[in-house]
Amino acid sequence: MDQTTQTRGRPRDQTVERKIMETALRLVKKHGVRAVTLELIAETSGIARTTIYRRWRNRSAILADAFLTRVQPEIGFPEHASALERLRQQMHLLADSFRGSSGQILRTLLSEALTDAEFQVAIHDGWIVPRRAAATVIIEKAIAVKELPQHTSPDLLLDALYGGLYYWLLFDPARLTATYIDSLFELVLHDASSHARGRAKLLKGVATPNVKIVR
Amino acid sequence: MDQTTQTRGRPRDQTVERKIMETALRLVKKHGVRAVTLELIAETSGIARTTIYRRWRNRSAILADAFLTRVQPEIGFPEHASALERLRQQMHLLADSFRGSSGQILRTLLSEALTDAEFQVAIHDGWIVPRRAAATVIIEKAIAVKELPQHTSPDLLLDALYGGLYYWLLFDPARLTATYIDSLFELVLHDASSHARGRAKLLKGVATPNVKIVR
Amino acid sequence: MDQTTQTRGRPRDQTVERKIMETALRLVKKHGVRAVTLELIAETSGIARTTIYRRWRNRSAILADAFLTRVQPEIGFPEHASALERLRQQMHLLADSFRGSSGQILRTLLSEALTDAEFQVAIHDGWIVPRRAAATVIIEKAIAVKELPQHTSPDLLLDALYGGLYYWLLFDPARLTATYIDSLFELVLHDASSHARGRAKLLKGVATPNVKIVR
Amino acid sequence: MDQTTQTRGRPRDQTVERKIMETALRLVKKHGVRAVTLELIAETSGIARTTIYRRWRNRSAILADAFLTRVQPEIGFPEHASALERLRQQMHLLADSFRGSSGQILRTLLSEALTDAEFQVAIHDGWIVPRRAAATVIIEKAIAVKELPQHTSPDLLLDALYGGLYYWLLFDPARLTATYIDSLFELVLHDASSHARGRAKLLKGVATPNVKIVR
DNA sequence: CATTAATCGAGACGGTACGTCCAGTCTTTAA
DNA sequence: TTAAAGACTGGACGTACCGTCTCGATTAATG
Repeated sequence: MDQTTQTRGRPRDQTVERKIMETALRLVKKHGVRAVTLELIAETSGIARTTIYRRWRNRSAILADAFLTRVQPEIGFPEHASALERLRQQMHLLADSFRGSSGQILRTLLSEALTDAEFQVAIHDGWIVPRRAAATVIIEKAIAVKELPQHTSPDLLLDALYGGLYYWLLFDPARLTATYIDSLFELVLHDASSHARGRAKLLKGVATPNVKIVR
Repeated sequence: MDQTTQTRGRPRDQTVERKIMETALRLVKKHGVRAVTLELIAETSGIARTTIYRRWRNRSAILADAFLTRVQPEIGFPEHASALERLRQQMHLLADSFRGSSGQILRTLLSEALTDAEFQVAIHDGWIVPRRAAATVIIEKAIAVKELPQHTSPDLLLDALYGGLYYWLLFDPARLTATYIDSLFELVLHDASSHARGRAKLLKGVATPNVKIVR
Repeated sequence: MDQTTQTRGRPRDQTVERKIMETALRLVKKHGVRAVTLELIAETSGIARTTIYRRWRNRSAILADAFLTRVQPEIGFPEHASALERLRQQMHLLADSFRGSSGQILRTLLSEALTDAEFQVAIHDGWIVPRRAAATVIIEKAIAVKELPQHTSPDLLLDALYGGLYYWLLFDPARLTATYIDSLFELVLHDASSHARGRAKLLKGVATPNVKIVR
Repeated sequence: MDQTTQTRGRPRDQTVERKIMETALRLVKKHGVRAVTLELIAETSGIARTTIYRRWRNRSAILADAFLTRVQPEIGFPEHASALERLRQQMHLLADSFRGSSGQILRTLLSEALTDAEFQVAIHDGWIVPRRAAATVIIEKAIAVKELPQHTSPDLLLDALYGGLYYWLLFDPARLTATYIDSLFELVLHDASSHARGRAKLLKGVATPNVKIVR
């Protein structure tokens, strides 16, 4: 992977990777994933098909790479005092990207992963695992600071929160509006947060306000 | 659909549809959707390609049809006095099928749908819509009988409940164990059901919080 | 063929044959032979494909029938005092028809005949034989009246005269102009006729009349 | 054509053209042109269909190419002191080939050309034009050396001579015997050759009438 | 007048071949 | 070596006709 060991022969063109990634993403945004054939990428980028194949196994690998190296970094966890709030804001970020061209690409990758075990591992390890890990840390933080009850299972909570996002990524990404995210977040965490609040004994009076507000 | 309208011309061979559907499903189970080409279906079933094209617009249409007419009916909503209990039991049924061969088929169909707009519509209209509709009816019943609070949004609740199932269908169906389903169900409905229980004046003894009762 | 023996059952629609023949010829003139599929004939004429197949073996048979029954009669041997003149005028008629849509059809029929022995017999018997017979009669008449020398072989003469017509029917019918026919006729028959004249003791001295007339 | 211009990229497999041409001709001889589909050629030759399509626009182009590059060269004009004699001997060669397998191929190619405009052009340009050109040169030579009269039209003469060959190629190649060729040659060139002979021996003295006209 | 038998219209069906599109691999020259 | 160019194998697609095969509806002559 790291090309520090310079060998004999013509050195690899360092711009190729960037060109391909950018071309791929641009074409996906313009024409949709289906239309982005490897041949089109090659022709548009001016890079020979052979050169591309020397670096990526196949068409899907290019898209995976493009997605994981270019798109994923954009969707981080914003800073915020409240752990739950960080979670909520990140859900918004994710929903936004699912609605856009990143969602389009991820859909392709999922499509590929669903029928290609090797690819599935790549997606799992490169996409799912790291962000579940990050989210888990945050949730555990929330538990630690009593924003969530002690016995909360981070895994289950993540499924309940994020399951809907993937569900609609599959079937109708347009539904992943900001309003939707807030509502879903509230539905799932209402109890947990009120519980936490209850347990924390701070209680806002009879707590009714939280009933609605949550997050 | 209705045989009564016998028009002119040679009547369609009633066995063709059945043969194609069965062949398609069999091949999908054996080789995965990707490998099931229309040509393979034709050859295996003994039906001429042209005949197939007369009935289905393309390969995707066949697979969608096969799944929706043959697989879906197997996963219904069991009868039960409690609406929530019906929901929970159906989640178990769904999880079971997701873990089995139907899940394998659905995975490959989703794979196709993710990159084929037309197919996606078919899956959406034929799979998602009807079962959301059925589930919605049950949830509304639950609301009506006060098993769920008045202001519950069926759509959101479904997403929180079923999102996780689709999530793991994508990434690791084996995790969809009975225990998992119950836990998820409890996490999401804990509040709602306790609310209901509360409204129901605690009824089931002390009900040991959420633990087993839930549904 | 003759339908005098009326049997039981619905009698054949007498208009079908005419409709098909006319439709076929019209379509050939409009779109060229290649484009005239049986399906197009059926659709255009409003006659069911089945009905057509009941009467003709295949697409070629229709065109052959159309040609032999409709086109051929138009190309007869005009009346004229001089036998050779009849021959010449008929060559003009034939050249004209070769340049037009009849030529188009005949080309198709020849195309078919070249690869279908049965069809070749049909064309031979239905087209070649009768017109060689007719021409032979005329030539023999010409010989009898000394317009042609005694030892003239009708067969060879026909080949020399008509060979060029079929040659250009194959490769470029447009070249079959009236001028061309006259030139060819003159080339081939000049000697024969002058011979005849010589034999007839008129000798060429005078001869000038024949120069134009004969050919 | 010229190998010198070696460009980038994998060079074309030089054996492909040969393989295809040979396969095509062999199949034509065996099964007739109609049965020789591109798919059959591909399968038999072991060359991929796509490769074939890279070099020839369609099936017809292959067959035309095969005939013109492989068959035609076999039928040249033999050397001889007399131009007319060369012509006569070549007619014999052509008649012989028409009676044999080349004639069979040409028949089927003509069949194709008759219903395929593109093919017709190929046959015309590749077969008719060059051999008419060659024959014309010979005829002009004959005129120059006074074997033929000054005003002879090569085109007309060719039609009268060769028309019959194509006529019988179409309808009954077996009739193209050596005797037939000689008779036809004599019929058409009787005057001309006697003219030539006259010059050489008796001179035309008597024969004057023909002097002008001849063919 | 009902029966009978062939024709007609309509369309399903099996089948062949077409020409196109991509994928992924292989083989050259040039840098 | 790598890059560029492009030839090659191969699989599948969807289309166009072909000629065959059921059907129901129609239409006389027959009984």
